Amino acid sequence: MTGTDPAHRSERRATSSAAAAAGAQIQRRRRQRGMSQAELARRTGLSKATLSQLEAGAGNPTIDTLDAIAVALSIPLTDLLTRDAAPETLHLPATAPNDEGPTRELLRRISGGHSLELWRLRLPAHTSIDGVPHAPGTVEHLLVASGRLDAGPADDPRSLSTGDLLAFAGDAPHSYRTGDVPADVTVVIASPAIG
Amino acid sequence: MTGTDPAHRSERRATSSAAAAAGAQIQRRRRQRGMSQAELARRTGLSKATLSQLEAGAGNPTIDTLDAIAVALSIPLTDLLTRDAAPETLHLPATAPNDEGPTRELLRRISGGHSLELWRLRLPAHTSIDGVPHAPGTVEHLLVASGRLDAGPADDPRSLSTGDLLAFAGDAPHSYRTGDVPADVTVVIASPAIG
DNA sequence: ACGATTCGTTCGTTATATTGAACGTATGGT
DNA sequence: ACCATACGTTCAATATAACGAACGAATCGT
Repeated sequence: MTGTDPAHRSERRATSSAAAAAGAQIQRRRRQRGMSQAELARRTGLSKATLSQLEAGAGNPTIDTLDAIAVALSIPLTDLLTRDAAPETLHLPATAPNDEGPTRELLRRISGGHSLELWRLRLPAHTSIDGVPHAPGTVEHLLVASGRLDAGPADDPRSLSTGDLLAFAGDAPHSYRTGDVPADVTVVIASPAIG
Repeated sequence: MTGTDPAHRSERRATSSAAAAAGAQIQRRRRQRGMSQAELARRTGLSKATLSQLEAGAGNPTIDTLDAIAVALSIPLTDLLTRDAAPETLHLPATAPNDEGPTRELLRRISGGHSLELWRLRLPAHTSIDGVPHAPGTVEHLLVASGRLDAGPADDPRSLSTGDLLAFAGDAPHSYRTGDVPADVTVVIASPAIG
């Protein structure tokens, strides 16, 4: 092949961070479902060898390969490219409304690539539900439109009232619990992506 | 990949929907930047031939290839794997609260890479403020925690009340306007992550 | 008008992603 | 104990993604 750039060659051969991250995600999602490599190979039509190498981070899968895996795992293709982050719980109490003039408060800013979901959660009084753990690195934001509730990570729930903001890791078990009053909560779920 | 699928084997030029979508995204983002295929080839270190084929939807790029393109275009990798979200104004009226049991409503999902800002906006009665236009591609989401207001693009404002969701393009002039009652609004601003 | 660039495509070649088969290990059944 | 089955890894062979080069069509000076 005439004048191929050798440096470039070797770069392609090296394990890319994107491929390594995808491999880790594949393994994580597969195990989450109690699925073996062999079984995933059967469902995707890929070979066990390919899956083994990809999960080891030693691959460079094509988009079709990733798509086949995503389909077999019943997840969006982009979820295979999500990367772990280290979110911490943040509780931002409501501020007193200013009597005069409008107020604009920046509650939270997240840089980088994210997919976004907006949910509304309506909880009657004396209700308790568990949140489904999301993709690793997902951060969940609760904005209490009205009412009161205890919510957050299972190991660190917080007491929230109208106007409060709570941000916490959405990839761990978490729950929402109301007492004597119902609650109306806006939930913003941000999943990080590789960029 | 589809080694066990003879139907795909025979059609060598078969284009997977994922690859076709990625190709369309590449072309769109490249042109957005006024960049030629040749220039993108130079920046990525890929060949013009590869890019030409990918944009034609006749390819099956590896994750490294996609990553190189994403870096050159300064966008998150996931942006190349998602179809466009409709940047149209969306007004989702509040639903009636369910008397029995909690309700979980998915209001909106945005795929791809975004930076995120969460704001709380408190508007007294008879107040009018203008929103500063954000970066191109920015989508603004209003969730009315309480009260009423007219808000949205300057050329297409909507009347909102408690519980409503309004999504609209944040890169055009827009405004928030209250009448006889004040309003408490959560604003989620999602900007495409550009390096 | 003309050559000189630059563009995007097409063609054969080369590098490599994926494969099937073989391997060692672990677990289960009899 | 034994054999059978299933798991995940390694390796040579194969299929194919990416390549360099050449092409025709625009565009640009001069």
